[in-house]
Amino acid sequence: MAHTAHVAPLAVPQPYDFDLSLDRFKFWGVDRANVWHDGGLHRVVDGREVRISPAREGVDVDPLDDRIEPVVRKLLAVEVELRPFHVFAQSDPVLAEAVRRFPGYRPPLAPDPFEALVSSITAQQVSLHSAFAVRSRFIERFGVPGSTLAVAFPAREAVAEASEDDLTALGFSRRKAEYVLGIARADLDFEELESQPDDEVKARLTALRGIGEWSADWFLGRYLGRPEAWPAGDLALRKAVLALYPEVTDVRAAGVRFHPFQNLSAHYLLATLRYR
DNA sequence: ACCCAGGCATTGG
DNA sequence: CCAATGCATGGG
Repeated sequence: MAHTAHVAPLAVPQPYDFDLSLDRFKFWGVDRANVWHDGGLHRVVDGREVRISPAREGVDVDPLDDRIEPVVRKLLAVEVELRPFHVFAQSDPVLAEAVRRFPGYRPPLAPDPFEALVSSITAQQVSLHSAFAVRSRFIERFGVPGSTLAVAFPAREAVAEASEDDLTALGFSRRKAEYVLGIARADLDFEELESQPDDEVKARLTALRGIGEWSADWFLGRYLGRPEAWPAGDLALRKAVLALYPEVTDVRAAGVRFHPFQNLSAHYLLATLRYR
């Protein structure tokens, strides 16, 4: 029974708004590694293309086995506890309104650390529309296609063999091509970051060329799911905080008011701005 | 044609 | 420590 692979339900704590939670994969364009199609999300997991679609008490996953399940649980952030955050949010009028509007919003996580870092690099300085376009070309060039729509995000090893020219041909700047190759070839075990405190993870990541504080903060928030990640340098988050809290002048310092839920607060504030 | 967009490293004060 | 600069693409 352990490895049967066909469509099966996966429970997600309710309420869960599937469309809203995964809006990140369709809002700014097509992400070839996380393809939104016909009301569901397609992604290659463990070499197989998986379709995740909304169901009664969570999602249906097709196929589902115990290699796929932990990845999908991570992707959907099933383990993240929203209830304590929603209680906390009642003490802040802006957050209270956000959780009222978006009660089933469970921001997804990146299942793969290399994907998280490369995605950040593609998004540095440029619009997310532009970032999605470049990233999708990168995925198509170096990834492994699934059975129909999705392509497995490129493995570090495959990218390590590439040249700078291979990457600039996809729209990476010369500098970003350098960054991506450097990270693909870096002597850094992402697995062991799991056990390090936030500050140590940031120190190790920012030691890599191309990973600054912004990228490291999003790695903490969107890959490791650290509750206190606060990407204060993020342009959209800065706009959201300054618009929603008129008395705030220092966005970084304002993070303390959201302690210990900075990460979820950031996502809910961004959603508020996105659907303003 | 021009400007901006969910940064970063480098250079020069 | 802080200011100025170049970067490649996509959308307005």
